Amino acid sequence: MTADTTKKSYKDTLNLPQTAFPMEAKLVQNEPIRLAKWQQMNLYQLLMQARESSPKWVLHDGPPFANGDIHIGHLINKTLKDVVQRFRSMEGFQTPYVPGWDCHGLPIEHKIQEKFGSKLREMPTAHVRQECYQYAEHYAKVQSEQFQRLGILGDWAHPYLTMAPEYEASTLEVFARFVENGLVYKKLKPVPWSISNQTALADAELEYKDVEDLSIFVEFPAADSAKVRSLFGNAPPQEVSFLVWTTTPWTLPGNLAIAVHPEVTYALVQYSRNAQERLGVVAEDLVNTVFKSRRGIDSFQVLATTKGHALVDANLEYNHPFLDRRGRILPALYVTTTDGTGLVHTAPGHGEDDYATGITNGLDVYCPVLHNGRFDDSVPDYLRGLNVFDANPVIINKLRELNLLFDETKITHSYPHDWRSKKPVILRATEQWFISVDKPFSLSSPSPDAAQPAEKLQFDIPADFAEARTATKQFLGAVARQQFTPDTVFAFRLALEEALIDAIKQGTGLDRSKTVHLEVSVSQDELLLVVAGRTLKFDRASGKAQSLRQRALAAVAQGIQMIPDWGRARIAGMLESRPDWCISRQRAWGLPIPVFYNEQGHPLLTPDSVRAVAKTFAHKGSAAWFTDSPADLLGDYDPGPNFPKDQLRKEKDIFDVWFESGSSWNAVLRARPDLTFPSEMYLEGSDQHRGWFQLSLLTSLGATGLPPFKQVLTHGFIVKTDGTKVSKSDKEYVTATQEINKHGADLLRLWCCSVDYQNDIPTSPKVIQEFADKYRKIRNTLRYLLSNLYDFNPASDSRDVPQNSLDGWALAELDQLITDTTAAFDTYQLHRAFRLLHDFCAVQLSALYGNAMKDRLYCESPNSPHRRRSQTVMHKMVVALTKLLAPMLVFTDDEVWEHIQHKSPEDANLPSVHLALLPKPSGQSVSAEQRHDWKLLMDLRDQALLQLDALKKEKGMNKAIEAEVVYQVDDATRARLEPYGPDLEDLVGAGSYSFQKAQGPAVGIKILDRRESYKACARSWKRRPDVGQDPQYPDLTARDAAAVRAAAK
RNA sequence: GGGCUCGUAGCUCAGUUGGUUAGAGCGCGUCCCUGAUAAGGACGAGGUCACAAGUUCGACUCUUGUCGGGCCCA
Repeated sequence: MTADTTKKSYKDTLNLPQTAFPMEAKLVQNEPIRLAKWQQMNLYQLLMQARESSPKWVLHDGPPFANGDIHIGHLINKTLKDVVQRFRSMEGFQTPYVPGWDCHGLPIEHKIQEKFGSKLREMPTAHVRQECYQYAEHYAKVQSEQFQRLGILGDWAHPYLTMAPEYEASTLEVFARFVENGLVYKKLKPVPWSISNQTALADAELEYKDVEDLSIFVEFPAADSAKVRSLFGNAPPQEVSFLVWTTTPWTLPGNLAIAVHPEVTYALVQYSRNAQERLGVVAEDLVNTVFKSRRGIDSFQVLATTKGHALVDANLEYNHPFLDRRGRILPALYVTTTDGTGLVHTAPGHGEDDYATGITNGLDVYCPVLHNGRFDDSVPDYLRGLNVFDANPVIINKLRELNLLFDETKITHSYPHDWRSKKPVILRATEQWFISVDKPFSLSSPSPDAAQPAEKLQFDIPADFAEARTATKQFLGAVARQQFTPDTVFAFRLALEEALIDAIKQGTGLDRSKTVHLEVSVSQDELLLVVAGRTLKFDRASGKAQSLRQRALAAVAQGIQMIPDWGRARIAGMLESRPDWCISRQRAWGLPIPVFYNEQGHPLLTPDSVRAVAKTFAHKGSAAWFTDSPADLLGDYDPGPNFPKDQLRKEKDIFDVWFESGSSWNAVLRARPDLTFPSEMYLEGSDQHRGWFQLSLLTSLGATGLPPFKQVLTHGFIVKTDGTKVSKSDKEYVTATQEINKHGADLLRLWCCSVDYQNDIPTSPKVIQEFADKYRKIRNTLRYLLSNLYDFNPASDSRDVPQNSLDGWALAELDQLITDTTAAFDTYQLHRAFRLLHDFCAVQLSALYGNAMKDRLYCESPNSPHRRRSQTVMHKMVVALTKLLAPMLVFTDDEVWEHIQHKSPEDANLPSVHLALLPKPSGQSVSAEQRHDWKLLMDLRDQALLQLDALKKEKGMNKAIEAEVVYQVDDATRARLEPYGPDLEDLVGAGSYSFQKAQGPAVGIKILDRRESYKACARSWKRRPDVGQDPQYPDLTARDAAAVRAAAK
């Protein structure tokens, strides 16, 4: 038993790791406690105050829909935002963050419809809206709590809600600017229409069902058959028809054109129908489909062919089959030859494509169908007043009568139905409000400001690059208000930005001493930019009238950084092809379009009328629209004699919700003094290229001439592990709130940071579950560092760390980590930052450095130079790692922070790691020679470990500590390795090491089994020749004996 | 059907201007340690770089096409 007690007594003399930092995180249990603590200390406010005098870096939150619990998509989005902002904050920026919610819109209205069912019809609009309001308010609260649970830092006490009165007023201000710039107009457009409910429907309210419908082929007689024949070449002198196919005969009265594809080949077919010889035009590819085995067709034969554009170029016309009207042959790219005849019946009042073709070619948006689904008086009396579906047989009979019905069959196809009434819907042109994207406009200059701009600024680039950016920005801000239109300033700004970048490219070329001189100045009528002796002038005319589309494309092409960069092409493509923006919706839950009509039906819509309503909404909310009179809504505003206030009627339409959320830059960025306009960044899923990004850009450019953001970052979508999209019914569906409650927020945050968010993000509960290992590795590594610092105070115990030591290597690795991780964060490559940090913990720190340092940390005297040196390194490591990980692991790192004793003066008084600044690399340069030595050290380790492994298998020598590692090196190498001393044995965990002269230039390793030759030290377990030499402690090495003796004193 | 985009080991990611046997971490397997211990260490097995043509002396890397996935439209 004496052996045991001896052993035990030696164990007591070791400096074994100690820490109160628990190995088990218990995130689910502990995170809420920490959250409460942050709330109590008001971490967000503390952080804002701490960065009060710092430059701002504002990420503007895109508002999620206030509907239901958060899902993984929200989790990714908000986490990315939070990590990015925390990084910028730790860089030294002030990062105010105001979260928001999109509150208006159809999904919420539907929820309320579901709740009240048929009762809803009797409820006044104001009441329905009240219900919607409460619903949105409720879920904004629910989501707020869920986001906060994730550790998202922000001004949760003052979020923005698109349904808040001040927000609504602000949206109307943006609208007023559009009215002012002459971009708002009203016109007819076909929308899905429910006859049973007599209302327009949104796409989301359509239910597609397979139904059997009529399918008819109609002969449209050419107006000038001879002309058509001559286009095709030689043909018998017969009348020619254009063959057209439709499944909705009732839309034929609205027919104004026939569309053909310019590139499709059309055939002139001679055929005999019911024994009558005829000529018809169809797409060549469809000749057989149309004629072969067709009822009543006795024979058919292609006479000639020609391209669609020939038909178009000839300006052909036809006679409407049963109306006294001529229609035109027009080109359209959506025409296909997969079904029908390749000639498409076009009724601009009854179809999206038809409408587009009509608009492009100057046709009327003619719609003879009333809101009750019956024909109006513009049609022949046999159709007048008839329900469109009842009109089908009438029209078919008429065609048969006129001998223009080529064929009539049935077809089963998918057709949209009203999801409430389950009745088929029709497309019907109705009056809608639009914003023109192609009308050129000039921005009116905002009111002058008293601030006098500096007259001239000069810079040498690249030295003054940062200064130049800031100073010119302020300068331009002052100038813009002073005397130039935003357009001119914008044009100038683009040129300046280009010049700055050119300049820095030149300056940082091979010749770093080369600088480019840049001058910015203002005269009475001109802005001047002088770059390298070249002068660019911008006068008032420089900001020429441009359309929204042009402005947006210019901004996307030049001013805005897109991450990833392909977003530029994507959003540009969308901008190029987008039609005018239809901003009206026929719903209840939204912001009313503030238009009034007089008794003649003329609309009252002026910038000031809109602003008058905005004023009312600002304190009463848009609910006032449904309760107050036009006179009350307009307040002091005098609409003039044509619009007597007591005779005005209110518009029933509301805004497209995108107009509201797209105006958040005004309602939030410009309205709140703690934020900036434009913002630094918008960060959302890539679906928002079409949505929020684009529409925010349009509203902002239309109202101010400036884009609302400098950078746009997009992320991909959650998919299943097989790469396909997820739906809630999937087995693999990951419920965000459930996962948080199972694993804790930090784990999910870490997972978010580990994936390349630019692509699709495969997700399953298993993927997240498996991620716990990575979290534990990081946590344990930090814990190991903490546990070895229990008796260390850098102020008094720090030691110099020579480069030619393993400690020196570790510090250099840490420097590299700080540099690389910072760069990764800076370029928003979070997954790269994560991997750098994780791999550093796993490899450099855990497997290599931490493992190697055990012997000296545990066995040396507490105050021994080697031990203190290692602790010096470890202290730096734990501080740096904690800071670098802080944007991701917000809870864990704050906990670690509390366990770091004796922080540096700049960190000492910070109550949370989240107030800290990023660590900086030591700045110590490392020579190539030094790197070579470290590389050699690691190579030697690899070789030694392989041999140890072999020895283990051959001779059962399981512990490296039983071995001596012999380095067979030449004299020069030996000289370089000498300073590494104990590192050479500790890196492989050997008991001892020695040098042996190599037989040649080669560097070799030999492992000696010392189980027989040396005794093992009872304290350090090392087998060494000096065990037994100390008379007082015969079972110890000299080193251990000395340590025990010192401790005993 | 169109625009943009992705497809490298079981998983998450690297692969620089095309150039020797395609890398890492995790996971997995085998083993070790029991003084980081519901920890730690070592070794090892995993990939025809979606597929097919083409350019080239040479392609994961360039071109074209095919297949499959995603977002947004039609």
